[in-house]
Amino acid sequence: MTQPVRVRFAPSPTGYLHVGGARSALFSYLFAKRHKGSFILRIEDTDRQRLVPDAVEQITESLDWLGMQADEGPVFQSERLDLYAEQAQLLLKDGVLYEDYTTPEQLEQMRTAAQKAKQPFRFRYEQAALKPATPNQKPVMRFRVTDGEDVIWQDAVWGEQRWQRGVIEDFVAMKADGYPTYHFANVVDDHLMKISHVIRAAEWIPSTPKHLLLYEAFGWEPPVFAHLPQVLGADKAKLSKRHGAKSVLEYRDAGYLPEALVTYLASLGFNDGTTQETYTADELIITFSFDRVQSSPAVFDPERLVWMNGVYIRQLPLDDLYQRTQGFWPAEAKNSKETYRKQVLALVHERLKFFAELPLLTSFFFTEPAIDPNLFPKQLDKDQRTQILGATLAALENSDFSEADLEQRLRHLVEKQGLKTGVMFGLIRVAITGSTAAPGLFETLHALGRETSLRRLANAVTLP
RNA sequence: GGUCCCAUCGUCUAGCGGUUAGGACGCUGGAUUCUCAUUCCAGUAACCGGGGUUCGAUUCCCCGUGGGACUACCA
Repeated sequence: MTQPVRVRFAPSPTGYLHVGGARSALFSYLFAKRHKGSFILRIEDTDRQRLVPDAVEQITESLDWLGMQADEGPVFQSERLDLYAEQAQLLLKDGVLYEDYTTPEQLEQMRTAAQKAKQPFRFRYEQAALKPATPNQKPVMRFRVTDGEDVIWQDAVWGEQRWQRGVIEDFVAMKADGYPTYHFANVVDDHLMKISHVIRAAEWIPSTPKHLLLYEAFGWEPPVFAHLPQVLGADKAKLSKRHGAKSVLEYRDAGYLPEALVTYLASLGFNDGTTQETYTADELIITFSFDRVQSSPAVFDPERLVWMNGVYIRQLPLDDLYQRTQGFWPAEAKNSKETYRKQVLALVHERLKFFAELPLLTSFFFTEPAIDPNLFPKQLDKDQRTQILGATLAALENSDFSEADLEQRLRHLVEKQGLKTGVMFGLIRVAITGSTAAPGLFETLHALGRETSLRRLANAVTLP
């Protein structure tokens, strides 16, 4: 009888959720769903100094947006303090934990001394201060590491890991303020919450032996550990907030699709062995396995994400796309009809990489564009422009402004004028859009409509 | 300094002893075309180095080199 799969994502609420953290959450989520297990959110808020007020909301908002709702939680460690204290007392009684009154200043001195002597610093029971230095001093509780066999575990991603006990220091389990350290709270909670697989970033590998020692001392069966490869920045250093790693919410606000971010994140350190590039969430769940998770780190490449987002946008039916673009339209679009906005959206659909580009791509559909005469085709001088624009005006006077009719009239005019299509259409394009890059000319004129189109053409005649 | 990890195109990756080392992003060129974009085609570019093991190493082992993580009363 195998235990049900229960995994947790356990961020500390010290700020927003960045893409590296989201990748960890994603792999936990995929594994849980793959095995019909539970995905649990636990907030590791045992560091009161680094707490950030809105962090928990930001994290849950990010997870929700990505489609990774927790089955349980959030569970707050700060609300389980008595639990840790209780377990600590047990180990204290057994002599596994001991009280140490060494002050931070003394600790600092010991470290610098060791560094000077080029010796590794590992705190040992022998160095502990067993009595308070001042009457009111509160001790920390340290784990007493004793001699014994190597600490070994089978990592689901990295294979067998082996550590000598001698290199593990007497780490702090309970801080002087009565809060547990990460290591202690983590182990106690993972056990109490019946976590089956601990899935976390590779930076935790060096502290796993400490956790294993704790499981051993408690007489608890440790969970399976699966460490995930690092996500690196362009400079190859670990992605971090300090490094300017973007938050998940920033991508949302820039108009990225969650399914694109998810698929991209999944590709960082995981692949299913095929050449498939895009996946639905269900496909990722079905295909996910630690057997195909890398141990080598991956650099986060924003350009590939942009490409992938474009792919997902193009796959979206127009109505769906329209719903998703709410909030991204230029301010001037407010007064326009929904059918018109959809018509415009259809014209820029395949040009859109992320929604924040929408105003840039579409503002001329809603407001008069500023026209820079330098953008007009250089082949034409002022007189020629005036003449051609005038002829265009006359040619479109009686058009019904259907795309077909516009095309017929304009192509006919090109021929009559003896011009190159690109030159004449380029002239008209700048006149009505203010840009040299825009959707197709007939579609644009059709969408803009007779009145606006003719007005803009007429205005362009007066330009220097 | 100590402990540990990692190593295929610039980037994400396939490869699990014998391949013209494959795909994707990016970049370049071309086709389509009224511009841009899309789409399609082509090109560019990689096994970190040195020893082994083997008939044969990108692949297995060792040593270098490079990069990284950890080394807190932070997580």
